Amino acid sequence: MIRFLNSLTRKLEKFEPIDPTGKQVKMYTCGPTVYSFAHIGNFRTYLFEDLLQRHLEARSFMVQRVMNITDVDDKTIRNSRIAGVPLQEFTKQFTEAFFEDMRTLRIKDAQFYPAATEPENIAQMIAMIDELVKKDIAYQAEDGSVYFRINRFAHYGQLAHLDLDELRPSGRVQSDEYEKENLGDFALWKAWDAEDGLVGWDSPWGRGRPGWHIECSAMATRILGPQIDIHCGGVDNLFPHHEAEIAQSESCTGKKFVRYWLHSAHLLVEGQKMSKSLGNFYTIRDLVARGFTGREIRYALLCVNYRLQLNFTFDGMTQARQSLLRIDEWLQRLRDLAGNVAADPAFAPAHSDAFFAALDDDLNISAALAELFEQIRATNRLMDSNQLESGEAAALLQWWQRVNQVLQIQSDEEVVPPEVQQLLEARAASRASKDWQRSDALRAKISELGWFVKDTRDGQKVTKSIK
RNA sequence: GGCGGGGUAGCCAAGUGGUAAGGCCGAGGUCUGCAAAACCUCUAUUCGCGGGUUCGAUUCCCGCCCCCGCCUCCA
Repeated sequence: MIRFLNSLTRKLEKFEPIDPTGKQVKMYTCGPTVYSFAHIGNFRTYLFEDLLQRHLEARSFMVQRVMNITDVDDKTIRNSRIAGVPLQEFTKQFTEAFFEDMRTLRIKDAQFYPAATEPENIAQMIAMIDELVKKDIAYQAEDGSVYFRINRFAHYGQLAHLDLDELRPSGRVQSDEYEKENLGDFALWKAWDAEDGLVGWDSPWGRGRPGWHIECSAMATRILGPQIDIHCGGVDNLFPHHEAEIAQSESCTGKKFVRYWLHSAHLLVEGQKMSKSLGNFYTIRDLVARGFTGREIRYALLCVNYRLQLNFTFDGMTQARQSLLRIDEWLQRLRDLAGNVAADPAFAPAHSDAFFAALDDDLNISAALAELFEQIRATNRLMDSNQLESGEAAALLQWWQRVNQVLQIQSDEEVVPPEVQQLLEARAASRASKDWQRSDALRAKISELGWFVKDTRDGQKVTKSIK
């Protein structure tokens, strides 16, 4: 039984999709606003969503996932103006960078990546706003923008558990938005102004652009229909973004929009909030430039439960690297032992389902990884005393395939270059004649080429050096 | 002021009314000509503080302290 902590009810709930066959899962994940490179905090959320999708698939669900690309909003417009580049051209580069980073982190592609500015999406947004205006839930204010009347949606505030009457205006509320009937009313359609330049679409309310919240409601309902199973995002989206999505979508369709809301916590960097001014703001590229691989970043960002604040540190990156090496070594031992022998079907590895069972419990990744490492230690012990059969090793490798399908942390295949191979052969020969000096010299040469040799019972083993 | 998350070994971090998973670091050992980023073993009489309930609490209740987040467009 899979259970998730639903932000809406704040309870741990059994997961059951809407689909009558119980197999199809409709999942909507809030994607990036492509105004610059996404940072590790963004990717922490995308990694959590990836783990979620992969685990559901490991449990035989068919996941249909949508991730939107917000390619028009205040920030994209502002930054494209600063760059002196047309909006589309400006957002294109960051959209591409985003997909590159997603691949670096081995995040599985969604089936749909709708962008807000695509004509069919703009059309859907206009249609929804029109519907809301006709129902008198939305209104056009004096500034020309169209706003959602939050008073017309009885459940507004239910997701964030906010009592709107007790809202204390924070510094971020612009009190000069007198055009709105109610301070909490949010924009569905923003009337064009000079700052928008060439950006704008014609609508029944004049030229303008969509508000951020309506983008997600429109794209989610257009692609997945009026009701979806899981909707995720970072906690910061909980209010007002997701609250607004519920209000808009349910006001239009009359149906419950989302069954399970899952929100990931933010991350800190070295104990502090990540910010450019503190100099602790990192993109995936920054970390790659420092010599970390995608899977190391993936592991470091994934190994803490998504609902807990994660403190990203370089010590943590080292811990991730070391933990992965342990797994690599174990796999290599298993492969050496298994050879080409078929997996023993009668062999059921201990902890074989425990890994997945741990993830069933609201993606308890810590407990799941503990099961993996227990497995590693147990089988290493057996291999130390030659008590693991080849067929059993092969069965463990099969188990690992299932585990790795969820974790995606296996090291990339390393192809030993011919020149390194030659040096290894020469070294093997010098070792056979106990010419240790020559052996050590060759080891140094191989090291210069970026490879690390170690001598085991079964001869030399070579791996790519860590940077 | 309101709502929420968290305080478990040097670091990261699970967990349960019955006596503390796992990872990193560290120590010892094994293997090795040496080396190794390898393997094994060990490493919290104790779970922020003070009360209470209980045969027994880290786990339940009450009070307190500290850290963090959100409260109208930041994953």
